[in-house]
Amino acid sequence: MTSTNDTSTTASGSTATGSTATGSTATGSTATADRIARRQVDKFSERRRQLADAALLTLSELGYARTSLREIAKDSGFSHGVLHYYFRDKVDLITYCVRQYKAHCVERYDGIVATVDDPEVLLAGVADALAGTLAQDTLMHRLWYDLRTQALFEESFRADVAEIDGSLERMIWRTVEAYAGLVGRTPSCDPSFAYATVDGLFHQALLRHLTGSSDALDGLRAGVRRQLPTLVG
Amino acid sequence: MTSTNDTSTTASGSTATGSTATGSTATGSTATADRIARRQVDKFSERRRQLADAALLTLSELGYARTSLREIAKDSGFSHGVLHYYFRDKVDLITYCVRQYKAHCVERYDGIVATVDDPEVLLAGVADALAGTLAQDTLMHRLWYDLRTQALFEESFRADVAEIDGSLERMIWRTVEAYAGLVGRTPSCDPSFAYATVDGLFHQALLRHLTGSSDALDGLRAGVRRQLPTLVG
DNA sequence: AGGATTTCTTGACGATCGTCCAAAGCCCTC
DNA sequence: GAGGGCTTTGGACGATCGTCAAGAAATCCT
Repeated sequence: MTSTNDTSTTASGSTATGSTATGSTATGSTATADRIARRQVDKFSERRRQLADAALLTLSELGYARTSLREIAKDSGFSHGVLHYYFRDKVDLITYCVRQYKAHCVERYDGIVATVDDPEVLLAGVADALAGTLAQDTLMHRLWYDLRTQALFEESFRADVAEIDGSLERMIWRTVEAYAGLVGRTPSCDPSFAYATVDGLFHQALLRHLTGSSDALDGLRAGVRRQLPTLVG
Repeated sequence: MTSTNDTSTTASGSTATGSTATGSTATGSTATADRIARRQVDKFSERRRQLADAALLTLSELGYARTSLREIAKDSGFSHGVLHYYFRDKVDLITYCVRQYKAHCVERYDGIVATVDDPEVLLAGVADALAGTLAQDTLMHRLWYDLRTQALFEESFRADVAEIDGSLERMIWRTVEAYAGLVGRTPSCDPSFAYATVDGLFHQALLRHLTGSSDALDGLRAGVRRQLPTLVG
């Protein structure tokens, strides 16, 4: 039926949002056709993003195992049939959701490593930032661990999940490098070791925070402030 | 119909297996009735355990989200209807499975902390033991992380999952205490901190091991040997 | 304005799910 | 070996799942 449907799954890195592309091309006819095509593509991908947002909301509340396409559609305000107009199937939708979650993630995490000159201030800032996002985006973090676990069973998700995991590891590593620089030393461990231990602390804190433990946030802060200095030397 | 079905969910700690109870009671008639009742209960709980074993096998292969009662029954060699004779519903079955998994876990982990007098030997032994169970019981560990995540969405599992988590934390803590004793110091952190960081290392190693990374086991060994000494002082 | 195209709704399909139940099979006791 | 309770079977039920297609509704272009 349509030609726009072909852009559903293949393109992985093409967000195609920031470039509103007001630059006019050569001839008038091709420019018009281009504009039409771009407008359609923009509307198409915009609706995809909107639906993926609703799906992320539903997923974060119910979890992967209990989320159905009809429930996602209900939360989005559209009918359930529209999902197959914008996504090939359920795997395509959730894969797109994972990618969108990644964008939301790195955007939020990039502002964490503050530009400070005191190592203690950096430690406190990182600990507070991690505790802050844990308290504020609790359900999204729960969804992340859920999807990461599902990727161990569903091979379709592994690539995207691994990419997100890598970006998180790099984020932690930037923190370690910044701290090492402030104390005049160099990191003494792998990026993977730093990420594994800090992620373990974060994972446990999320678990406790979700089960109502009031000291989960303080425990995370204390844990991060204790663990980070052991990673340099 | 039957009275034995009432023992399905309520009793949490009653394994009722070790006590074959050859001790004769008072009168002959009550002894006979007792023996009959015990035999039935034993057969009943034995079949429950057998079915739970099959369920654990299926769960570890497919994951919680994709495991159906019919698939479990197929792997067990019985028909799908028998599951509702031994378990009230799906939640009851999986809860029982989690408890059985816990027994399997602590039994295996209890032999890890070897009785050695050299701290370096202890470190190497613990690292090897963790890497060994990760390589040998890979799918079971994957299932554990899956169920622990599901417990964040399904409240029915939380109690049992928290109990297993606590026993794992205590196991790690015993290791930390043993190491601290061998080096003539005392632990300098919470049990929860020790568990969170080591579990983070184990979780990451499992992830890499499952995705085919050949250095996952060595990375876990190196990580454990690096992290444990930082926990005492 | 009106035809073409995109977007969305609605209902249906087959498959599979958890659950239940009547009947058959089994094994033990007398 | 006949009777009776415990086990097991296999089919059926309603619900829900992902998917699809036909048509209504909305939007766009000339």
